[in-house]
Amino acid sequence: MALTYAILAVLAQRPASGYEIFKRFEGAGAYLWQATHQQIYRELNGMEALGYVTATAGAACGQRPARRVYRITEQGLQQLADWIAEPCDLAPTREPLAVKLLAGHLASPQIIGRELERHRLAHRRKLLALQKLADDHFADPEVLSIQQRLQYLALRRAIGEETAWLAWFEESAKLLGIRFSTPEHAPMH
Amino acid sequence: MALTYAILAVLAQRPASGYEIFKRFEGAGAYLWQATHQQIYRELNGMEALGYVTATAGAACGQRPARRVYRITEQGLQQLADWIAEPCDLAPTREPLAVKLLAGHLASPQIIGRELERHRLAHRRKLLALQKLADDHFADPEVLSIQQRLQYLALRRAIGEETAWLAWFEESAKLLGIRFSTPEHAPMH
DNA sequence: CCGGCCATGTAAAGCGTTACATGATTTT
DNA sequence: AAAATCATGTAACGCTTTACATGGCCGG
Repeated sequence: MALTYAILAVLAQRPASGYEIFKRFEGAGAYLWQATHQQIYRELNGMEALGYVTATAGAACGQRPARRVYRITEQGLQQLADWIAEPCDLAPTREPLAVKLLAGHLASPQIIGRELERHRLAHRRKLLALQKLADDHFADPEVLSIQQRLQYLALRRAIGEETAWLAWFEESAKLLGIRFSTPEHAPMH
Repeated sequence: MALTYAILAVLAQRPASGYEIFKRFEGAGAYLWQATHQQIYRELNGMEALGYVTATAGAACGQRPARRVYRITEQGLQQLADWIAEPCDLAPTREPLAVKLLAGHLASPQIIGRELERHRLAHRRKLLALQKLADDHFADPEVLSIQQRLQYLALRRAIGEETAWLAWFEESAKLLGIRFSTPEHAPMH
């Protein structure tokens, strides 16, 4: 059910098309929730039927598939507020990389080392993208409105997550006697 | 597919019954992968059909449902080694709590504060359980075998994750002007 | 004019959750 | 004697992923 609310939370900020929502749930902007466009379009159709959102008919402005802009309704806002108030479980843990380590002796140290390095690079790229988002939108955390502070903290959560990953890669390298080939401040690509 | 390999990784350490595997995928021990017993039994049946594991027929020792102990096969080990060698994607991000913050202005500060506190307690409990595991099994990281080091790092990953959560809760409290009611070193229950 | 991005969808298969079900053993 | 834990499953539903499909627009 939570995809529903992730979409509603985005729409509560401003109206958006399915595609725009998808962009927020993919790549660097996807620090809260990841979803494919198929999921999102399906979910939007379902929520429209339930009356949580309304869509502007795309104003048949050409042969192009009508761009539908979704807007959250009073009912959708209420539904979202109810969900926020209701206690939720912790997100379930599922870490393929840690599973690989658990049985890592079945592969060569080189293979493990390469996989660690790949993930380290991916996490570093993600962290840099997130820090850029923070710099662009929340330069001075002390002067933010309450609403902005909450959004900033959501972003800070993702930054903390990625920072923890990078610290763990350092620890792993030390304990396994690996030296990652990419230096600390190498070019990003 | 990854549940398959999480189970194989456990069976690569030692043979186990479905229930024992379930115990490792639930509660405090579930720091790598979470799954319900239903998933695990289904997966084990599937893997037996594929020849990745064999099961000892439970030796009809009473009326009790035969306890089936699974053992990984050569083929299963090969399959697992292949999966480890093949690069995998980062785990997808899905954080209900951060989504709640994003639209947090729709609820009262009290409700947000309570939910933050609930999660903070849950994460602290989890961290304490993980640290106990680390103390019990990996007291001195420097003298471990390679295989043990890899397993220790899997655990360290989970510890880093929980530590990052707790740091984030502190930051959140400061920025929102909340004081969590539970003191830093309160009893665990 | 080709490749990538915008923009939306359908279909099927696989994975995860919830509910239901059974019955023995161990602990309180 | 009741409750919790051990131990294994079936069934249904819902969410996620992958593959397939279409066509316009824009930059090199």
